[in-house]
Amino acid sequence: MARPSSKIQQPLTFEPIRRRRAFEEVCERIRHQLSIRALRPGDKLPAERELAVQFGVSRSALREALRSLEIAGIVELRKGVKGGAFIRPGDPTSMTRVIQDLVHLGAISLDDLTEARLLIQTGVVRLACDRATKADIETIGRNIDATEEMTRLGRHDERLRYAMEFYRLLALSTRNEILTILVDALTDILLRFLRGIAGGAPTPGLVESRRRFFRHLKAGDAEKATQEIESHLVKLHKLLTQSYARSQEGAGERRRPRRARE
Amino acid sequence: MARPSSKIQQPLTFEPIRRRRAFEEVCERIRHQLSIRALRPGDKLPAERELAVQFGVSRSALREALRSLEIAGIVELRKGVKGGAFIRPGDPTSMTRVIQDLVHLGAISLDDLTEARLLIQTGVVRLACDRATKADIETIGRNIDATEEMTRLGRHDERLRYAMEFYRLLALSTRNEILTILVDALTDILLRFLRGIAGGAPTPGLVESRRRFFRHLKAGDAEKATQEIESHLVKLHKLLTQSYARSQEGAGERRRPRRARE
DNA sequence: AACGGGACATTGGTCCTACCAATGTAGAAA
DNA sequence: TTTCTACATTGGTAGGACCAATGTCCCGTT
Repeated sequence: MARPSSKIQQPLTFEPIRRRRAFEEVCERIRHQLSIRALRPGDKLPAERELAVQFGVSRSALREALRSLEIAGIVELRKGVKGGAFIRPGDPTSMTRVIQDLVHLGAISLDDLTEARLLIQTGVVRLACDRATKADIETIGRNIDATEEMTRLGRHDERLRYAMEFYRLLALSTRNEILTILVDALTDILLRFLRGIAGGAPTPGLVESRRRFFRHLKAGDAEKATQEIESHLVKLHKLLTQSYARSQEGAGERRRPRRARE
Repeated sequence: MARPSSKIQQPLTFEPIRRRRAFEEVCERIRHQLSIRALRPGDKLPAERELAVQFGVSRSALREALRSLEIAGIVELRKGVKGGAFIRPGDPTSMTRVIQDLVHLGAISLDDLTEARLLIQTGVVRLACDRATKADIETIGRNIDATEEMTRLGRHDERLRYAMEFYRLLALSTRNEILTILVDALTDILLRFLRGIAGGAPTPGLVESRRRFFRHLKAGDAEKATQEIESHLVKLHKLLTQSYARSQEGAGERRRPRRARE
């Protein structure tokens, strides 16, 4: 986003002449077709060799363009006759990848991540209390049962999976795709942290908290439900940052001493 | 994320043998180096021709890998001697691109987007009220002044820029990078919508709302500040969906009749 | 000595050709 | 009719060649 920042009167400036690379041009054209709905999910683009001719670029350049679009989650490439580049119906995993990369690049701290997750998740609970259908609530109930079962059996990894699925189910019952995708991404990254750091930490009191939450959800009491989730997440956050700090001991920098942007 | 859904006992399943393509392998190796902090922002990778030799792949395959990483915002490619692939310090624009793509693919509706933005933005305000420094507040004050000035002068595009910058400043004062990036992305996309649809719609009462908000922010009254922002955003949302519906009249599908995932 | 300009090496960007690997299909064989 | 094989199509990889941008070094001029 362009930033006017402090100056009110912007002097006349010239954008740098940036020669667009061939593959960028190709990407842009295809994205444009998407934005005007001339291309839609499920559509198939011509074969590489022909597309290259149409765009007037080499096959290598065209392939780099397709590769970019594939990474962006826009197209899917299939081999063989009847293969080709197909427009995908929106790929939530690209969101996960982006956030994951930001974490690895050190642009986002674990603290920031859990704080953002707390913020979004409490909002989601509030919405879910309004919108969850009977079926949604039943599914969540079964999920809690399964979590309890796995806890009892000591199957830590499956228990973790169900515990994470819980947040996804909540997000789904908001009927908001972007919230679902965000919650999925943040939860997924947290899951990796948990697997990497805590091993199979039991998170004491999880099932009890879920049961309390479930009662509030059924009663449609958004306030209490949110409270319950919030206190659980805060507790989890503390456990997580403790063991993370222990595992990183002096390996990285301290909290938020990061560069200004650009 | 793997989904256990209803079955408790997962039968033994075999993951499909998926031959990893050469460029995927390369990407993964480099990402791995990032995750263990062996590569850090600012570092420079060897030249393409040499990297290709090191990885034992052709230059084409290696270029596709670098292209992927470039699109993901991980590396930046520079030409000439002293050029090469440099690790970037986290690129917030890739988040914007992902969400933008999801919108274009029809995976996210405008409604979902503004609802998510409302949710996140109100949370941000709450945090900002706690954490904004004197300097933050002054900057926001100047931003509101500038917005008023541009409104008075009738410079609609600059007015819009300042009005959007406002949300960014709020996010910045939370000192949370991921929230800042999210707010930026959502705001940016909304800005495009506004430019495309409403042209230079004046959004009546904006400056007055901002002034009221500013008083609450200075007083540290998170509740009233959130209320003020929320009511403004709801109003904006209504304006937006109205003109969007008018502009799309029968062009697309109705609200949320979308496919199940995968 | 200071400055300016041009040759040069390095590196990404593009093009081309060839071949491999996967995949679905049509036609031959049982 | 069914089954299997050969084949055509399409993405994936390899390797070589040349272009374009970019910084550096050296030479000549001032």
